Amino acid sequence: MRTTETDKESFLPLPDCCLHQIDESGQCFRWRAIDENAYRLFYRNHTVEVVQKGDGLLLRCSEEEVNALWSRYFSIEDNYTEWSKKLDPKDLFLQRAFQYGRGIRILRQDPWETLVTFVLSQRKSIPAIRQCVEALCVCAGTRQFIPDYPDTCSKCGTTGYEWYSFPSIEQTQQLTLEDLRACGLGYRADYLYQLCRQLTEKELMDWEKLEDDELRDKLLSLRGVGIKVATCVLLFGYHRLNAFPEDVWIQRVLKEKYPEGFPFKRYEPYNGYFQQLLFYYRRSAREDFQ
DNA sequence: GCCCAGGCGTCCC
DNA sequence: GGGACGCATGGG
Repeated sequence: MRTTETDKESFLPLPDCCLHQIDESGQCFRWRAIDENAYRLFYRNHTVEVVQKGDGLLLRCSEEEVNALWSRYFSIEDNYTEWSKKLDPKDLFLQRAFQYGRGIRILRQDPWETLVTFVLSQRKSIPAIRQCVEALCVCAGTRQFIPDYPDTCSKCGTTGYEWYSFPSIEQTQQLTLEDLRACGLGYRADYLYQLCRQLTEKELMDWEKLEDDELRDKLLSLRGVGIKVATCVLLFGYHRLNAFPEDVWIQRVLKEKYPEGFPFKRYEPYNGYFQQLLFYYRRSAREDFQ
């Protein structure tokens, strides 16, 4: 019998990590749910199926790939249990937000993909973001194919899994304004058209070395990037865990629950994680929250 | 038809 | 520096 991708399995111990909550937390827009406990993830030209299993994750790939790639993606060294000890026992709202979303982790996503997806995110709902990001991948990304995939395509009858990587800067530059508009980007098509001409992969990598403030200013100089998008890229693309994006949901939370101001000082240098808890709780619970 | 979505660029003061 | 306004598109 031939060895296929799905024959290999590697366990990644990661307590308090919930794939479903991360998928719903609005930091990544390309995960594909297989069922409630299993997702297909994508990073550059790699993909893997991940299953929620006991006190960790079961990844359908080799140990080597987990160590070289996915353990960094999940940033396994981050100790959320330790950080949660900072929680103010008198802050009942944040306590509830933590209980509600304690499976959330901040991923280390690709900076370019994070930058683009958050430029496209403005004035869009999360499902709409997913839709246009997927269209962009199919339009300009590299076609990938996993042979011997267990599912059979209902349309063509072939076995295998087809997907498209997120387009690189160079691939994005190949697109015309009309191509971009056809992906459903709306007025953001012009932002991306200009944005992909302002940058190189090397610059994005070099920016890893910058301090938070310097990096934020670099991002703010880009087309279509304001303070909210820049802060999301800091947090989700460069893993700057103190970055605290303020979108409409967080503005509601701050107004409703922290009229005297959020205690940023207390939660340094992990304000971004606590922001994510507030966002997920407020958005998921909608009007039902207490 | 309406309102809203992980906002930003531009104009104006 | 801050406030008002327009912006494309999809979903509820």
